Amino acid sequence: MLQQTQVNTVIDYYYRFLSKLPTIYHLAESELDDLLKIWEGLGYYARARNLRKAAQIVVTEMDGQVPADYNFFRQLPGVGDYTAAAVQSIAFGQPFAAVDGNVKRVLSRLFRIIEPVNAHKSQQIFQQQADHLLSANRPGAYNQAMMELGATVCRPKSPGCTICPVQDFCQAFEKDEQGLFPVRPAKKKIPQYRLICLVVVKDDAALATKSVLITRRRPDGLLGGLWEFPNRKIDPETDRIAACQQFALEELELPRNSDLGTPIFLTQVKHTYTHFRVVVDVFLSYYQPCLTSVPEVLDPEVAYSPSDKDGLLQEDTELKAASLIDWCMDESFRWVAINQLDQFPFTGVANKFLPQVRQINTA
DNA sequence: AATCCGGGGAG
DNA sequence: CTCCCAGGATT
Repeated sequence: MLQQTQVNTVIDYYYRFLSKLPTIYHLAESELDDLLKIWEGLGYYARARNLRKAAQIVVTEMDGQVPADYNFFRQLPGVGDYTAAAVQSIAFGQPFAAVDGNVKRVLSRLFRIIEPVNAHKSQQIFQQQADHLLSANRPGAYNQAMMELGATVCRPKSPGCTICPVQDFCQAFEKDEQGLFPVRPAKKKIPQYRLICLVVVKDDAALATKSVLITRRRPDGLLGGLWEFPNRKIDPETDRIAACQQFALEELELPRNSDLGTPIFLTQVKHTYTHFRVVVDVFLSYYQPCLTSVPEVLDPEVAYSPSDKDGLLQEDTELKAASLIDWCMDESFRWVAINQLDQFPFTGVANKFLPQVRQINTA
């Protein structure tokens, strides 16, 4: 959880995680959906998938015992140099120096390291310096002290050099060059995309509630395994209502003689990811199955038209059943009662307008 | 070696 | 707005 995520952000997730999955056996036997629900909103969901996979390996191949061996532990999915060093030193007292973003910032100032902190080449330079400083007696305490120093004193901006315990050893402070370190490579501008998103609503008399159509994202890639509402990337110039109708026709493969009402604009949501930004226009559409007529059965090979090849929010979609009715059998699409939406792990974008979807039930 | 992968807190 | 976080996997 702590990978690329600040401690204060993690704490609530961490305790909730431990209460829901108290042991490595619970984690290994958990449903991915349940784990993702715990992880929902924390980001970098591959961490959750890897952690679960690692737990399964430890349980099935190591009798449930986390290996107190760096090289063995390092092999587990989601465990890199930093995590291996941190866990082995803190949990098992093994002499490995953990090098994270905080440590690299501290080292870059202590030794005026010119190499960009995130360059691949510079990694071993920082690692060597950290190895050199490592306390053989208390490696866990050393690692945590270095990270804590970076987080609380040797901060990215306005470092607290006047109260720094290693001020006398700091080459950057000696030359009053704290602001010049660490050196970071120039960052690039991120592109912006336009999406349309369709909330398809169906009256469910049997449930005495309305249901909406949600889809599960592919297990790998961006936001892997999370649920969302059907969406696609569009050209910013195109009419969004028409785009919605075309989207429904091409990818929801609605039965021709069923009635999907005209999309109604619900809201606009903006969201920024690591390397791109999206503006999502969300539309509401009422689906009324025409029970007296038989939906056309379309050949999926013919009817399916691949779209969004750029692999944006909805990445390369697999072949889908020909009709929206058949979709109910497809586990990547589900009709869900509105009052049960909170049981599913959703993307950040979906969560931004989920309250408005819930209000549909009372409208 | 470069890119992908989230979301939020701080300034 | 910008910056960056107790990084790792993939290509």
